[in-house]
Amino acid sequence: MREVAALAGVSIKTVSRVVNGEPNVRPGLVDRVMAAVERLNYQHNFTASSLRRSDGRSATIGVVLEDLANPFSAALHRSIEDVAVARGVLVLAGSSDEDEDREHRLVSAFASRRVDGLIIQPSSRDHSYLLHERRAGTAIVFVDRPPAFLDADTVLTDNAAGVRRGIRHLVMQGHRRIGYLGDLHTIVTAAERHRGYLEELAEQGIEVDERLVRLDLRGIEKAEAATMELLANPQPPTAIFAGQNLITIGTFRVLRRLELHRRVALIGFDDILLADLLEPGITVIAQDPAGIGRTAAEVLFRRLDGDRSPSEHHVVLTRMITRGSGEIAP
Amino acid sequence: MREVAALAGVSIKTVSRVVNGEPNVRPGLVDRVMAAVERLNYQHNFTASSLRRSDGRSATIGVVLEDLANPFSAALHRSIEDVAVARGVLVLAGSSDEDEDREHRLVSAFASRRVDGLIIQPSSRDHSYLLHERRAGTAIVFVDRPPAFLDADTVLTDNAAGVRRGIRHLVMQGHRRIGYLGDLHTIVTAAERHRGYLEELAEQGIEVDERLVRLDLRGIEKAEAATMELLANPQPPTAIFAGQNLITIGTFRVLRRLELHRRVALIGFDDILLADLLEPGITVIAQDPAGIGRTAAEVLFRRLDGDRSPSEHHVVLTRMITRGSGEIAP
DNA sequence: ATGGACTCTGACAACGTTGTCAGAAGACAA
DNA sequence: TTGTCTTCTGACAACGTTGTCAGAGTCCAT
Repeated sequence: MREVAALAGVSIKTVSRVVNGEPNVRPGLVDRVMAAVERLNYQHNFTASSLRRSDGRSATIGVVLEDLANPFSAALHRSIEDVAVARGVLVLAGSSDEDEDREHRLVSAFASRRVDGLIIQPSSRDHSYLLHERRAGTAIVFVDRPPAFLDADTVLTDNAAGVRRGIRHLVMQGHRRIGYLGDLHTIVTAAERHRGYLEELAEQGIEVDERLVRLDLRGIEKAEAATMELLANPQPPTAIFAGQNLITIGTFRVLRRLELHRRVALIGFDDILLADLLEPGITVIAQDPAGIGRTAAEVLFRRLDGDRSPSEHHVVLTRMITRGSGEIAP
Repeated sequence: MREVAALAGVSIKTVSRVVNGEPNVRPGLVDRVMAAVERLNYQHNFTASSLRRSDGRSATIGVVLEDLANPFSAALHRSIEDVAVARGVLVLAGSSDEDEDREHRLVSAFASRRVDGLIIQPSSRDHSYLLHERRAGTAIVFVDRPPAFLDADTVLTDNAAGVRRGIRHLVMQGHRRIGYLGDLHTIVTAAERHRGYLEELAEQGIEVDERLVRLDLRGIEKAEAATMELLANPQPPTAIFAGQNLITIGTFRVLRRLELHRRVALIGFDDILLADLLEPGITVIAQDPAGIGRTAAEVLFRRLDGDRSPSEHHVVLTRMITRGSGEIAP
């Protein structure tokens, strides 16, 4: 900037004015400065600028997701990015891998780079550590799962309602023996989905058969094994609700291997790419990750724009997509 | 930091020393400073620090990918992240959407935040604009596609060789009429894949029938239409090579709709989640996005560590995964 | 010519940190 | 005691930028 000023024959303050498009600079000077900027390939240093500026904004936000490589996180990330770039804001992102420590380390690294806001898909069990960041002026929005011991904006999927919709669908086809396969019960969303299963069965007057329920399944293989167990039952289920992506895949694999994929109904939570090309197509309760991301980013930026109203709690609806597997009669 | 110094009864320089773990501070003082840091919830300001430090490193890199939401980009991103966090470096990422302008804007936004390095999956046709960044000391690595008018490190897939492997596989089953569906020819990788198709046919002594080739297909629908055209031919192909992800999906959809999915062979470039659950499973030439990302990040950090040797050009191999659709005889 | 209003410009300090360097304090030998 | 060496500490300037404010210049009406 000093060099640009020297070349243009003005003070660095005037260069600053031109670079920031401030008014009250004689047109002739603007041109001279621009030319000097061009000649010297001057690149404005945004970090030094934000250090000095009164608002102190870094025009950067931090995003902590479970795993940037999984489709749900990736879609969330992308929709956040879209809202952010439209405002000239960049996105720092990291994967927590469902690990409290990694989440803490990421947040801390973001904080020391003075991000303006954080969007977090939480893994940890206590978010009071974020109080300091918030007191420092960082806006915080939680997605997919609620925070614990901290009042903050949230954007969640209505997990229980989604599952209930699916179970009701199965009951309407005449199913009474409906199995349930769930993810780690420590994950709030998994617990919520299981709750939806129990509530809807109760509502429909169907007693829960614990032999048809398996929880804490992590990954495709665990899901396959659990499916085998369910089917080995003397009175096997006529329908299965898979409480998560990979579980749906594991279940479908086993059903196909046993040639039961046209006899046992299956509904999965969360959509799967290509689910429509399978035979039968897999009926799912689809979440809307892009909608969650967009909403979260919009709330975040509203906070950054000065909105101080009480915490907002948004619920993004699920959608049932019928493709065949959920429409198999008992 | 000033407050911490006051509370601990030392100068801010000593606080700086403690925070940075520099030697030659009396243990008693270290404890006092630490206690003050704790009490005041002091958060080290990394940007101010990097502004002043002699190396000027921001411990941040920028990544430009085609679309963070697509599985290939997402896997790349994640593996870059893994290498980066291991070194305490954060990742800024953005989607170019195959648009030159967006690529430029992202790079410029990264540059003004003084990232240490850039990993770019290029969309534009001329990368000489990056010379300035490089002269400023930014390390640059290109992934998936080579840069134009700029000498830089690259990590690419051997697209032509991958396609040739697939075509050879089809020929070995006895196919002679092999169709080809390709993506936008302006994308270097798409052109390379098409070249592989032509070269292998030539090598096998098979003449190219232009009626069996469709290029510039973008998206599932275009691919479906093109597949229909190929099959409507008086002498339709007995096998089809799909030059990209979405094209494979579109082709498979049409084959199934026409009940030809067990009669016409299909090989796709790039793996597809769940391809093994389809009937038949889809044979693919799989890329290794995680390998590309890891390699690119490693090269980048080697440059940041001072490696000034000539540009490296890495080729990450493809792998053929046979699942049934590519093993259908004519 | 004078005064007032307005426009434009630059000197200076400051943002939060670290590099440099001088010098205080302590340890030890003569 | 003195001198020398080592260890530790802080004052100060600087990184690249912008906020503040004083003042120079211009225009117009009196």
